[in-house]
Amino acid sequence: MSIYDTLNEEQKKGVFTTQGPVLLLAGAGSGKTRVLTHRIAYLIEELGVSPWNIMAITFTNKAAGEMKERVEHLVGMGAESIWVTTFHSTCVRILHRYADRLGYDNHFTIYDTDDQKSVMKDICKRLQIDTKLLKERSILSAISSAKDELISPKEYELNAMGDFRKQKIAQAYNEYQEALRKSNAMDFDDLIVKAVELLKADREVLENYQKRFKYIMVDEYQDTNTAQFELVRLLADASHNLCVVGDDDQSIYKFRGANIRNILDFEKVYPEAAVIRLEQNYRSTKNVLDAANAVIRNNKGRKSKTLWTDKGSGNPVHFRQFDQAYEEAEFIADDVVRKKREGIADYGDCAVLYRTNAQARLIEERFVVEGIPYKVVGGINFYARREIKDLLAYLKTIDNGRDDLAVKRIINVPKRGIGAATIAKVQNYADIHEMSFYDALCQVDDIPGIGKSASRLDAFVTMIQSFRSKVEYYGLEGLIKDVIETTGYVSELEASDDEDAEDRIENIDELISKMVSFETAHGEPTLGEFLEEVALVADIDNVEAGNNKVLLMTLHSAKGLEFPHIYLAGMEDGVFPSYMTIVSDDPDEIEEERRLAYVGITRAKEDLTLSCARMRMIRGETQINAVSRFVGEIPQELMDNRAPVSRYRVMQQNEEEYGFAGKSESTYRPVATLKPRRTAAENKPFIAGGGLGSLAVAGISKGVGAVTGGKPDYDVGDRVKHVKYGEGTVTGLEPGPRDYKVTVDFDNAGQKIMYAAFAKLERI
DNA sequence: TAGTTGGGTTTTTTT
DNA sequence: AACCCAACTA
Repeated sequence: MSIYDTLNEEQKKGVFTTQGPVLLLAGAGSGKTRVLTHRIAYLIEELGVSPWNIMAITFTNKAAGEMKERVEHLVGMGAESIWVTTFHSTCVRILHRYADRLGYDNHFTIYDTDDQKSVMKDICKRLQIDTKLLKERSILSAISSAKDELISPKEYELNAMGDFRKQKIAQAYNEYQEALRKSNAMDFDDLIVKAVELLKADREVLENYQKRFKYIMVDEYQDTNTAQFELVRLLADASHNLCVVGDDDQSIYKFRGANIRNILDFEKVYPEAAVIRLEQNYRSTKNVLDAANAVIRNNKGRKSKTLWTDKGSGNPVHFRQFDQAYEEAEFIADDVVRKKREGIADYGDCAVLYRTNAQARLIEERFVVEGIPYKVVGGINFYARREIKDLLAYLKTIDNGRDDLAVKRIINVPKRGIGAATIAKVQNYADIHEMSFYDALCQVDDIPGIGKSASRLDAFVTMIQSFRSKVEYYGLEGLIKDVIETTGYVSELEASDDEDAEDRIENIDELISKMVSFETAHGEPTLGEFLEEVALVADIDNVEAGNNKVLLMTLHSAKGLEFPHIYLAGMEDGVFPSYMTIVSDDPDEIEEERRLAYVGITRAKEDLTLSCARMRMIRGETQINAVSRFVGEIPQELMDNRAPVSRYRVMQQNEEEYGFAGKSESTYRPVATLKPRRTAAENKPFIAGGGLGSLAVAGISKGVGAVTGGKPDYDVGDRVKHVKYGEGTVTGLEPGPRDYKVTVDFDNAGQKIMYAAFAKLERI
């Protein structure tokens, strides 16, 4: 019995078709990772291909790590020399060796979004761009899109003829690249662009890599952009042994430049390509799968396919609508608790998915109250947090002083009395003498007008030099601890009244342990190696399985994962699909949202729960939203709750009247928008013509005023009454970060800790 | 120079 | 609601 016997016919085809281009259209849950890993095993064990000649590219480090692990499991020895990485790390590795051929130092730094913004701000000032009219962010996103399409500043300028806005952007683009080069830095997009540039410009390098990578596999191919495709095409140009795996229905990164044509036109670029379809789903129950199919069927412009399963129907898809978003959160938390209690599911079997990161908060708060172990994935990247970026800036400065941005970030953090005026003088001196900011600092005495600040700058330089002299012998752990100690970073946090101080210190501890484990994993790594690794980690990379927590994350982050129990929260038109895609005149946008819905639904193995709220606070104003159209696209017979769905149907019939959907999408507006803190009476006229009538009004009276946290009118020792838990005695009351945390010993329900605003306790 | 306050802005998703 | 920035004050 061989390891390939367990594969189905189509999967086998995918494994055994090793020569020439292969397009593997793999539906959700169809076992594409199995095919890829077995394919690698087959290449090595049966065809005698050296692991050294195999490359597999994924999108996240997590996916890469898992693939590597599974291959190792299959083939044992030799698997470690397979190049399994992300696009970005691949490029970093290439550029690390050859960036000098493009006029960069091989030890370049990688700029994150924050860094990009600082650079752009500077440029806008210099070019006198009015950032009220043309924001840094939009310039950067235009540049990013250009890079995704491999458009150079020159080409961009040519295309900008006659368009003032574009001309400004072209100017900024040009300056931006110049600034990055001066700082020896690349942004995320540059990593790909520069790698492509290098391979195109340098035959020797290209042939070198073509010789090495004789078999190339690309996972999540539907999310590649033009630049990434070009990279792969170049590498595979000699062997043509390129196997791409993807699912056009799961293409959800158009905003990041993903070019769906890469997958739809693969056969045009490679007419000899073998096309293999994996349509049997091994993940979900029939009900879940049917729901997914029913939703995605509404998209045009897809490679038509229908997933099937031989599993049973399983549970119906659950759907619940609530008045308020916090009630939705309550429901999800209660349902998780119920499943845990009844032995249906453990915490780690559940995941809550939502459209936007901001939605995590309400759910998180509720989970805290109920004591459910959870982990929020995403939001602000760990390495983008202020305290972490500060400390990393120290490390970067110690590693090499060429990163001006890093030096400036920490020169006065913690406060050393070095202000903006002083920094400007140093920068000016650096500009005149064409040296880095740090080098200028080293020559303080020559800088005119620096005055009393000189001694402070001197002290800073001395401190950095002293770190540098010690870095050799005390390693990463010793270094970071010394930095924290010497700068007093943590002690300053401890002393501060910043309410996040505790979190920040926790994050710093986390950073220390990350450095320690990096050190143990890599022998004696250099500081540079650590900083490089850190620049490319995504939040999802740090999610380890097995600690039995409910995961909370965006639908985007959930791609590629699966859970027995999935909650899709915030299923509301205007939230998901998002408001922007509804009002857009580009119909492709709503299709991308639908693909996102498809991704969400297909994450569920056994049980799928959809939920939404009639009212929800978005950016400080309460919005009333209809049930998501995607819910309406799921056939009723697959669901357990028909009432709200019928309301959706009514709305569909009257959609012109309400300004929803259909051709007149650009006239969309939420059913009503409420200013906070109005009374129900005040709101009545506001929504009278809105469409939901009494429903919405009923909700408002319940919602307003409930979420404001002042000191409650009860205290420790008082008897109180809760809507659900009945009567009890208050045993604790303490002010929390946003609201009073109240502990109540209920006569029947036992002890509960809750936020006062949510608990709605009544004194008796 | 540092800390505070008030005003303006916010497209959702991320390597 | 949350964040960022500019202007103002000590």
